[in-house]
Amino acid sequence: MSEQMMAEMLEKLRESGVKLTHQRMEIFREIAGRTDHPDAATIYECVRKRLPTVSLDTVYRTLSMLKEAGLISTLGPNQDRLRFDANIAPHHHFVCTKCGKTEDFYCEEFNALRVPSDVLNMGIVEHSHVELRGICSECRRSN
Amino acid sequence: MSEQMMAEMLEKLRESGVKLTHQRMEIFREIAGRTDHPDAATIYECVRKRLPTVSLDTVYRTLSMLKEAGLISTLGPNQDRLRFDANIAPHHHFVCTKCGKTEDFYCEEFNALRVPSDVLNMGIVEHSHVELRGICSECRRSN
DNA sequence: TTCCTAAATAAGAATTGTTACTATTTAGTA
DNA sequence: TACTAAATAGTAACAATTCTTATTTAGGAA
Ligand SMILES: [Mn+2]
Ligand SMILES: [Mn+2]
Ligand SMILES: [Zn+2]
Ligand SMILES: [Zn+2]
Repeated sequence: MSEQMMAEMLEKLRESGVKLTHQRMEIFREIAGRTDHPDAATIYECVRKRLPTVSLDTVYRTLSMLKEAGLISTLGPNQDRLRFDANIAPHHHFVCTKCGKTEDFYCEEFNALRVPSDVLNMGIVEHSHVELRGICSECRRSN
Repeated sequence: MSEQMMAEMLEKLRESGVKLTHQRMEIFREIAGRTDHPDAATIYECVRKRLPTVSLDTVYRTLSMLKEAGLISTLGPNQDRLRFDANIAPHHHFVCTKCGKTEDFYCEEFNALRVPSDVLNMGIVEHSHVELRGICSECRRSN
């Protein structure tokens, strides 16, 4: 984790007018220092080593606040509940970030994207899936 | 939902040696007949209209079994718990379908993919995110 | 067809991930 | 140093999913 990330965090949090508690510093320091996309429980266990009385609730609240402030993001479309797809043909998704609507689309080009060389070292790529995120027509109208 | 999908389902389930219960038929019929990526509770409510005593547990078990058999899939990486990402630079992910490991990679080309015309009618695309799925080096070694 | 048995089910309890409540503490300010 | 709104710790509540167990049923055998 770079000093620059920490500085940017302090800056953004000051902007949004929230208090700079040491719980928040340590939680951000933890997640900013790793590249493995951890879950809340993992962050909690690690931060607890330095801040033994921190509560799991604070970890959740802080992560949610950091996301709101645009300092971190979450994997997947939304977090809500597991959603199923009976379309087993190769296809891709347009996802509305407002309402969560997920529509299928087909694109030969996206089915076989050129795999960047960095990724070749990570493992064997079997499928590529593109998620185009934006605002659906319906949400845009009702705005 | 086409008769062909139903036939393929019956075929695959026979292959995997499970019983062809009418709960399973109705649950598959329901999900195969829609394109909106529903969650388990939605499937449950709809199937219940035709099969009033079906249990939510059966819906979960059946969806999980159908996924195992390769007849359906789920959205997102593995929605067991929410995972966080402190990397706010535009980037993409290599995801191991075996262990769930998710690694960042960068690719200018993927940041601005040509949006297919079908998608233009769905809404305004703001970001594109590519998920390359496969087996990570570590999982491949330990196999 | 009838019978048998392992597999599947319904109902409800348990578990797990996440959020809410509330008394106490603290950051930021004066 | 003292004040106050915001944040926290601890715990309870909640919601999604999975487990337990008694009962039912699909598929095969007689
Ligand atoms: Mn789909
Ligand atoms: Mn990432
Ligand atoms: Zn929308
Ligand atoms: Zn792996």
